Amino acid sequence: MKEKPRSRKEPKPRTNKAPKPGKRDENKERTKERILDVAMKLFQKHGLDGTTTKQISRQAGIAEGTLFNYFKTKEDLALFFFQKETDSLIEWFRGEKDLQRAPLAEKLFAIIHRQLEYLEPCEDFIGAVFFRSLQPRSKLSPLSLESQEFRIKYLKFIKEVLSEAEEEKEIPPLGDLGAYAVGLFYIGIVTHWLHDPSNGKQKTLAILDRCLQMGTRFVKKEGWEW
Amino acid sequence: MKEKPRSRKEPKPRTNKAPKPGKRDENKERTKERILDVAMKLFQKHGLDGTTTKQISRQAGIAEGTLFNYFKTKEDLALFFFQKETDSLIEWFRGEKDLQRAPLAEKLFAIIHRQLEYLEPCEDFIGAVFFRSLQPRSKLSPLSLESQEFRIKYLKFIKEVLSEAEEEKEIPPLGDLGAYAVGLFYIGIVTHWLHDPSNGKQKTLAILDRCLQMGTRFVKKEGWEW
DNA sequence: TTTCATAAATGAGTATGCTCATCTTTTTAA
DNA sequence: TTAAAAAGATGAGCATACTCATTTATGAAA
Repeated sequence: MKEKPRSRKEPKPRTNKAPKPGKRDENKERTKERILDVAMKLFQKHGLDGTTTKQISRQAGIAEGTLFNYFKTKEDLALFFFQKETDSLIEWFRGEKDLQRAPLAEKLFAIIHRQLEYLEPCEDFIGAVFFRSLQPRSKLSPLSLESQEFRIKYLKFIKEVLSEAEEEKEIPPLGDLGAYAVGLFYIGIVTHWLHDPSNGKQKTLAILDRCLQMGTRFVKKEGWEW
Repeated sequence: MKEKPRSRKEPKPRTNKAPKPGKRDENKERTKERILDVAMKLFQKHGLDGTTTKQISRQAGIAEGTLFNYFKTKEDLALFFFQKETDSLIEWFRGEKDLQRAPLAEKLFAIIHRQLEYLEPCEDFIGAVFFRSLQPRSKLSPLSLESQEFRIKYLKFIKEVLSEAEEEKEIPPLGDLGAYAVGLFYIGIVTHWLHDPSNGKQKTLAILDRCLQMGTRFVKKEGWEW
């Protein structure tokens, strides 16, 4: 039908869109979403160790090897939920103009609170991977760079938030240690949250609030130079 | 064809070796020590993931399966170093009569300091397992009971130390949460310690001291009832 | 269209942690 | 001393996370 006797080469016929979305990328996107859906369901039901990559790939309708084209390891797959959350968290925070003007403790409360809400559906399997993602690797542990990047991204974000407070003289300069401390504190809070039987996890929220108030007040008064 | 290989007992004349009740236990003891020696060396050299159970058993001169008669999992094997330390820690503390009379912050400092010293040779592989041992299991994670017991033993010990301080009205009653908080704080300190490049890890020790002072002072003043 | 390069999917293969039925050694009972 | 029982050691075998050489699908060029 459409004979295109272009003996020469120079025309760009496909001029619909600059970077054609393409069936390929579309499929990839769909496949990735399917994997994540299936994985989330299986992890919730059987836990991380109780779910095999074979199960995931079968239910997602792909070959076993394909799974590893999308996620380097099973752990990375589980961590991807948090990867995604970190991205959306940062975006969300940047949009909350009111929050930007609030005191530091309030900012951190909002940030951590939002994260806890996000983690709720993962509550049952999070413990198995989440902590590892925010903890130091030992020199010899060949853990994926992915989780390292995730960790660094989150800590950088926290550091930014703290830096703003530092610039406005709300707190004295803390350096990297500040973000580090918040990260550790976050781990503690999640730990408490996982165990918290109180309605709506109110108790964890109360502790969160109290600790942040106390922490910022203390740092303001005494600084970090010991 | 599967024949009954040999009836019950091949005449295995009692080699007059004194059947001293203990040969078996003696061997077991030696084997266990050998496994631990070899494992420690290999873990230090190649890390936890870089060391296979096959390597360990070969170098320890036992069959691969035998290893699992001694340690339920490779992780348990790595954790055993801390298991041992917890026992000796408790014993040591009970012997330090002077310490018993010191303020709470000093007790905790001594305890944690001693643990850090013990951990030093494990520094390179500790990160890979240690944290998991003190963290909450998710409901579905079928982790060995061993590490649970280890965790509980340590937390019970800490709770005892706190209870003494409570009884003497040094601090208000904290309940289980107190030990829990100390456990988390310990994780934070070990994290910092692993990263600390300062000579002799002085910086970590300084932070440890400062945080304990501040923490106990705060608890004394404000209690834990929010 | 046909051709071809490249991206993606595939599944047999590999390494390894761990299990278990069986064999061996030690202890106990007579 | 001997037989039976109990405890321990063994290694073939299993399950599973992950690899990789090969096949298939896609999109661009001609």
